[in-house]
Amino acid sequence: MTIKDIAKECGCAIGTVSRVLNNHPDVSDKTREKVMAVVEKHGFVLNANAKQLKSQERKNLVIIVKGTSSTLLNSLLEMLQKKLEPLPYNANVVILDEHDNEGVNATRIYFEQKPLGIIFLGGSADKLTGDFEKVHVPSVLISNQADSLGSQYISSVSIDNFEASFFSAKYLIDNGHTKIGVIGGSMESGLTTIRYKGFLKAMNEAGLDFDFEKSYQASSFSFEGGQEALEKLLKKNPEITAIYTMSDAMAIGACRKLEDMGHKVPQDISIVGFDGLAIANFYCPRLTTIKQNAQELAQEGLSILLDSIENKASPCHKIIPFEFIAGESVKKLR
Amino acid sequence: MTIKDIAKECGCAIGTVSRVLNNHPDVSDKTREKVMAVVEKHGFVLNANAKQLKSQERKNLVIIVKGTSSTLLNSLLEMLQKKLEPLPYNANVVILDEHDNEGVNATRIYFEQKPLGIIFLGGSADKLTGDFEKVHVPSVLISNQADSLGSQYISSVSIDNFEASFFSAKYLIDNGHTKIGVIGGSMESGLTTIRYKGFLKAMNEAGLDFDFEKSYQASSFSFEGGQEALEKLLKKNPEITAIYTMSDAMAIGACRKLEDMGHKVPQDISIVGFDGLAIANFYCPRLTTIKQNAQELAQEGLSILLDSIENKASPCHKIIPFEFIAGESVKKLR
DNA sequence: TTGTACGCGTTATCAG
DNA sequence: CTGATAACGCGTACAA
Repeated sequence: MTIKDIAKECGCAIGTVSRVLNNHPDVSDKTREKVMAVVEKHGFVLNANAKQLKSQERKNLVIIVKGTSSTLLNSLLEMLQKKLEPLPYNANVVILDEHDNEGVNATRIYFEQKPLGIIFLGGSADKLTGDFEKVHVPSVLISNQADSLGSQYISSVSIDNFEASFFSAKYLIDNGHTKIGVIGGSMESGLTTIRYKGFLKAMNEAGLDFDFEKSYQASSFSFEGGQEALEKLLKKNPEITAIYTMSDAMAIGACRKLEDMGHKVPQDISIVGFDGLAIANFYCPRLTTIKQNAQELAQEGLSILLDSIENKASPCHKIIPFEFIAGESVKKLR
Repeated sequence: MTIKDIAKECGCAIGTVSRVLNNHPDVSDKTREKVMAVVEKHGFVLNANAKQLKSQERKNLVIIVKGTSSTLLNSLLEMLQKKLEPLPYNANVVILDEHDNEGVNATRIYFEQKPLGIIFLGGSADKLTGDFEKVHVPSVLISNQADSLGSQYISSVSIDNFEASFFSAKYLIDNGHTKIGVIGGSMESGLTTIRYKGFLKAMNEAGLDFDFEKSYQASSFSFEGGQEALEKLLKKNPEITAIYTMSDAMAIGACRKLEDMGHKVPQDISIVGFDGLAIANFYCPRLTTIKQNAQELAQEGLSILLDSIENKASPCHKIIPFEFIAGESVKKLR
């Protein structure tokens, strides 16, 4: 069933049918009705391939989600799709797991699909080098910073991870904690590095030492990671009274393990998370954490990308405010 | 940059370039190398539209995800994409929120994209009527049953919700509970109905009464839903010693609210969840729940769909085993 | 082994 | 207002 068949059945030319289907004004009402009747009867729709081939107007984006374990990314994804719905763009979603390299995958996907732009949800800037430099379309990294890349194509929107981290660490210190452990990512990750620096600044300002070897434990950003990291951390340094973690998932994994080891949170050990996931507010104890505003991240990320695509705007690195949530997982000492 | 430009640059015909790019054997190694060199140099890829228009071979599927709040769906999505990767199919992912009607949306999407098949993640059979009956391509509902529809096109793969529900309820009863409350979905949902029936069977077999008005509370399948439902339920019926919930998210919402009201889980009130999310095993207390095997659901769902598409197999309604997880959220009475 | 030319389903231009 | 026809980029039969 093609436009040709419709035309034949209507007794008119294909050009006319095309005009009707594309809402061109220069068609008589009579003809328009006749054509529409036949079209509806068959439930006919234009072939998208031929249409795009002709009009040469690719309007597709790609959304690359890195690890769906975090519900922050899910909310982001849902919001993006909602915002995209009324726009003349199609977005293709690709889910990567935590171990996949988003740069490599994005490059492959780019050459397969040739999208007008790429949205990264939860990826990190340091993976967007190498191969990905061959990709010359605008992209935006949502929830992580990418300014350090200095790329001509990559924008980003995120909270100020340094400040948020500083704030969180300072909160622990202000509550009387001095022996603080950290559960974070690997130092190869830019995100981890920047959060770690924010943490360190708070420690330094308070005149506190931090022994990296003894008090830092790297792990994956997951429940399991937090769980394993906690055990190692406590073995290395049994004196800590508080733990700064770089994600709510890690914080929860750590809490669970503490509970299993017979320690109470926050009575015995305090914990702060990061992300502000919904579960943070429903966990027992409620997590003290940094909340990232998904709504705003999605909105800004999309605007930036469309601006780059439509107006060839230069890359932009936007910082949106974070919110500190004082839960129940930190105890005031003394 | 088209195949024509490449041909010109190579000094050969477009047919030759096409053959090289499609791995046809009848090209001399010398020519092949020459062409590949130019192709690589420009990072050239064939225009997907033209290719598909020509070969007329649509190989695209649509995955419709209903509400990403549940991490079960996220794991499913991730696995599906992994399994699809090596196959000659493209899948388009659409995320719906909990209030969208999956049948209506699927119908719209079908006419826009004309996929070869549709995968529903977490939708429910009762929404797949009406408009959706016009959609005459195979589809598969993953994680909910659709046998009752008797559709010629819709398959499903899920656990036996009736049996799982029965098992879970019986576990509460075997632990001495007789005054049991239920937090579930609305009775308009087929899934809720079937789980409720399983629950009732266990009650009846044990000779226990269930007063629907007093002991059932409907809510959304979310943390917030569980929280609100718990409050209402306890107000209606303060005597209950255990609560059967239809999702882990509801269970967690209820736990949190109980804690806030000064009740301990499971010391004061026991709770069972449903789904077996990762968080269930990291919550405090660990949730007693029914685990659905995401890996198997994804695998089976995809096989069934591809079988329907490629071999025109009849719809099939597969039941996979569930796993009961005895957590820490149920107390043995007496 | 390689080149040529037609057609896939559309849209847009140009006559009528 | 409507009809005919040339592209769009590619695959492939057919010819060379």
